[in-house]
Parts: sequence; C-alpha cells; structure tokens
Amino acid sequence: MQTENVRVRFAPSPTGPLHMGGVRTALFNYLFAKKHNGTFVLRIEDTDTQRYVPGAEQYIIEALNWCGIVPDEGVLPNGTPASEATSRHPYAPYRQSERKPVYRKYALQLVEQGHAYYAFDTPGDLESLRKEAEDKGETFLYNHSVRDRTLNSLHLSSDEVARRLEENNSWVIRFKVPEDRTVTMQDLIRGTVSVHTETLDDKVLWKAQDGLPTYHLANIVDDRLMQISHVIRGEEWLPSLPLHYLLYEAFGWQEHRPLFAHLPLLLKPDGKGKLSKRDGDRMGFPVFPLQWLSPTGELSRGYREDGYYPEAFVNLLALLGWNPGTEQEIFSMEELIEAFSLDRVTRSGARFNPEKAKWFNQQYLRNRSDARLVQDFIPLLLEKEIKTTPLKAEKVVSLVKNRASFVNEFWELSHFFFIPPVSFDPGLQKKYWKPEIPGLMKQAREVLDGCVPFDVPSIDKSLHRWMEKAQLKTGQVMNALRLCIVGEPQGPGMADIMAVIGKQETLERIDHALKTL
RNA sequence: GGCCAGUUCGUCUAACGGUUAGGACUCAAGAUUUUCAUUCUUGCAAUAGGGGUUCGAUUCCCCUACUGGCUACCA
Repeated sequence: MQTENVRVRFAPSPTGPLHMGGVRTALFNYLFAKKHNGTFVLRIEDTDTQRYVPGAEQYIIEALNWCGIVPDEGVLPNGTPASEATSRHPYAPYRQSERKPVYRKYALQLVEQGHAYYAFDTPGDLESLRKEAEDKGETFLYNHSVRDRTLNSLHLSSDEVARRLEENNSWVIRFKVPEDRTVTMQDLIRGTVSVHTETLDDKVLWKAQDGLPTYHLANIVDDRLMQISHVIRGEEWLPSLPLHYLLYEAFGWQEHRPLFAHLPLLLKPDGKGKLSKRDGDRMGFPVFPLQWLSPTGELSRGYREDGYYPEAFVNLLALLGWNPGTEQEIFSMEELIEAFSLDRVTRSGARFNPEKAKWFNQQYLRNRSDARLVQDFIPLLLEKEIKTTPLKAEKVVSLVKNRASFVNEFWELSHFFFIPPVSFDPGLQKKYWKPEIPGLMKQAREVLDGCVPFDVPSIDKSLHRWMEKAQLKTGQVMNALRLCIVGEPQGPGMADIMAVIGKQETLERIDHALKTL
C-alpha cells in the first residue's frame, strides 16, 4: 500500500454517544492515515433528522480528543464550523446537513442519466407490496419486478412526473439497480466478494421525510468530493458495498473509487451479538469512552470516569481485531502508528473482555512515575479532607502503586497511612492478639521509641535485633504491630508503613491499641 | 426466510502446507514473604464436523453445522 496521498475519514452519525466500537474504527483510520503520512478527516453524517441527538456531535469530538485521535481536517475539537473552505479544510463544510445542495445536484444527475428515478409510493403502497410478496412466500425486494408496476418516473409521462413533483412532497429518488449482473468487489481485509444484483433492491437515495439524501448517496458523493482514498469502516457496511460500487459506476467515478476495508465487529463479552449500549450496565463495564448523560436523563458510565488512562484505552482497542504479529502488547500511539497495517486486521468478530481491559490499565499505571501518580492521587485525598504533604503522598503512592489497577483504588489501599484505626476487627484480634502480645507490644514500643533515625533500615535493624535477642517469631510481632497500626491484614511492609507515618504517630497508634484491646 | 461474512485454548490472538499448535488475560498449584498484594515458576486449556487435494493440512477446495452482520424514506 504505497503512500499516494492517503486520505481517510471517520464519519459518525450524531445519533448518540460514540461507543468503543466506533472509537476503534476511528482509531484504525487514524493509525492508517498517520502510518502513510496521510490525512484523517472527521465528517459528521447528520442526515438522519429523526434520530438526531443534541450533544452527540460534541461528545464524539470530545471522546476522540480524549483518546488522542485528533483529525487533521473537518470538524475539529475547537469547534471549527468549517462552513467555508480554507486551505486546511478545502472541502468544507464537513457536516452533511450543510451540504444538501451538493447532494441534490448529484441526485438529479443520476435521475437525468437514467440511473435513478422518482418513486411515488406511499408507505401504504409499500406495505401492501411487502405483504403481497410475503403471502406468496417470497422475500420482498424493491427491484425491477416492483418498479415496473408502481408509480414512478420510469414509466409515467414527464408531464405527469412534473405534476406530481409539484403537487406533493411525498416522492423519493431510488437507485435503479442494473439487472442480471454480478458485482465483484475487493476488500482489503476479506479479499474478493461478489454479489448478484438480483439480490439487491432499489435503495432510496433521497428521502421524502426530511428532504435529505440517505447515507448511501451522501457518503459516496462526499468520499469522492473529499478525495477519500481508503474507506475503513465496520463490517455492518459490507452488505451495502455492492450498492456503493454501483453508485461509483453510475457517477462514472470507478477510476477514483476508494479502496475498502471492512473491520470485524466488537462482540458482547458473554452471549450473542455485537456490543451494545446496554451491555455495559448489564455486565458492569463501560461501553463508552466518556460518561454520557442522555437527553432523557439516563447516565452511562465512561472509561475516562472509571479511571482508565486514554493510552490504555487506545491500546486495548487497538488489539481488538488487530495484532502486530509479535508478542508485544503494550503500545504507545507512536508505536501503534509504526506497527499498524491493514494486512494484520483479523476477519472474525472480537469479543470484548473487560478483565483484560483492566490489565491494560494496570500496565500503564505501573509505568507511570510516582510524581505523576501523585497528581492524580491528591484530588482523591482532598475529597476525603486529608491534609498531607506531597512528599508523604508520593511515598504512599510508591508503596501501593503495584497493588492497584486504577488510581481510584489508591485510597482503599492506603487510607491507614492517613487515618489511624479506631476499632479492631474481632476476628483479626483473635488471630493476632494472644495473651502474651500486650507485653510484647510494650517492648516493641520501647524499641521503636529508641530508634534513630526513624527510617526503614533503622526500624528493620532495631526490630530484628530485638526479636532475635528475645527469640521472637517475626510473624508474631509483625502481625501484632499490623493490627495496632493498620487494623487490617493488608498493606505494605510494616517498616515501610511506620517510616511513612513517623515515630510519633506510630507510638500513638500502639498506645491506642494497648488501651483498646 | 434471503444475501454476505466468519469459525484455533473460556476470552484476545500467533502459526500465511511440515512446530511437542506459541503468547497474553482469566483460573489453579508451588516458591518468596511479616499480612494483603507484587514477583517468579509450573500447570489446566484449542484447530466446529465431514469429505476431498497433497508425501504432509490449523493453513487450499467442497458440503454441513454454528456464529455474526445486513435485509428502513437509520446510519
């Protein structure tokens, strides 16, 4: 695949938040563009006025931006309306609702050239046609056998057509699928696919309802006008590829037809079907990159809000349906760009595995510097109204980071560094608080009191020297100390904990335990 | 129902005619340990079924089964 002006586009429809499958499609387009020094265009396909959802476009832009998938051209994060062509945005506007005259021109051209026709069927007409076919046990297809006996510009007089067009608005333009032909297509991922035109129907190109083109028309026209070289999209589009081929042909654009690559779908983690909105709530993982509050007030969780790093999210998405052919699994965006190739995209659907998603984040968390982790941790501490120093916070972070997959687990793992235990779990007491322990803890207190400086090596040395002399078992002493100081059977080594909280706090906690237990 | 695509461990995947079918996640066991983790080691676990082609099929072809997508004046 040589680099002759690669131009790809991601063309979502603002009918709701972009889900992770959509993000992956955008990502693959982005990687492909960057890999080939090409251009990544973001185009908004808002020709469905019925399903338009306010806020969805903004959401899509924000989500891509969070992932670091930033368009070179088209609708940008800073809200460039791009309604006029500029050098950076030569094909503006990039929002299909603003391009109606363009599509109209091409739709009319198809009608004039006999590749499409006006159809005047009412919804009722269509319904009875469908029923008629079903009654005969046939599959309903709006094709040549139907168009020959319905009201349309193919066999109505031009006066009659003109009259009808004038009189009411309820007409559509349908594509006239050529009869008895095999359309042979190439897909970069699937190879050769061929379909007979007998199985195709005369798709609506121009809708009566909102006076806008359908996806098929607008998409083909825009891809051509915007000089798109490769169309990388979800597998759900494979069935319309023949129509799209035919459309390129009807326009006389077959020489400029882009190359197509249909990506495997993202499937539900458990049962059947492609990943959908509902799965997240049902199974306890996000399906959206960002949290989404629907206009009806329904809240869906997002990867960002769940504590995922965008790098981890992008990384896990990249490995769903693609692999580098090596055993490397952790990739920065730059490395992905370097390694990416459509040749290595899988053909079968990828079932999403939330467990592995967590693992990815864990990997990124571990590779974060303590200093950066502290920045994420401080807000959590402020939320709990904990006053601390950056130095202490950083020490804590370094001690708990490899026990967590997400920063938001830090508090659970480290609260005892900041808040002393008040009461003690009876079960734990029973296990670690034997009759001889109070005496031991008094001695331990003295040993620790005499420990200077109060740092990890010194604490370890003092404690071990004492335990050796008194012939005590390490576990017995340490577990008792843990009960006094942590109050729970978890956490880093005791010397580490004591060194962080300091001598005074350590002694106070032992005193408190001695009093309470 | 029709059309199209797909099918390797539970999951993501590698092996593009010749491997003891590899890795990762999960799970299990062991080691380390001061609790809990981490870490390390080991283990469990797959070519959907049936026919071909071939000296040899995970790999190529056909059939069946299953899975998924599409089948709107939605994208």
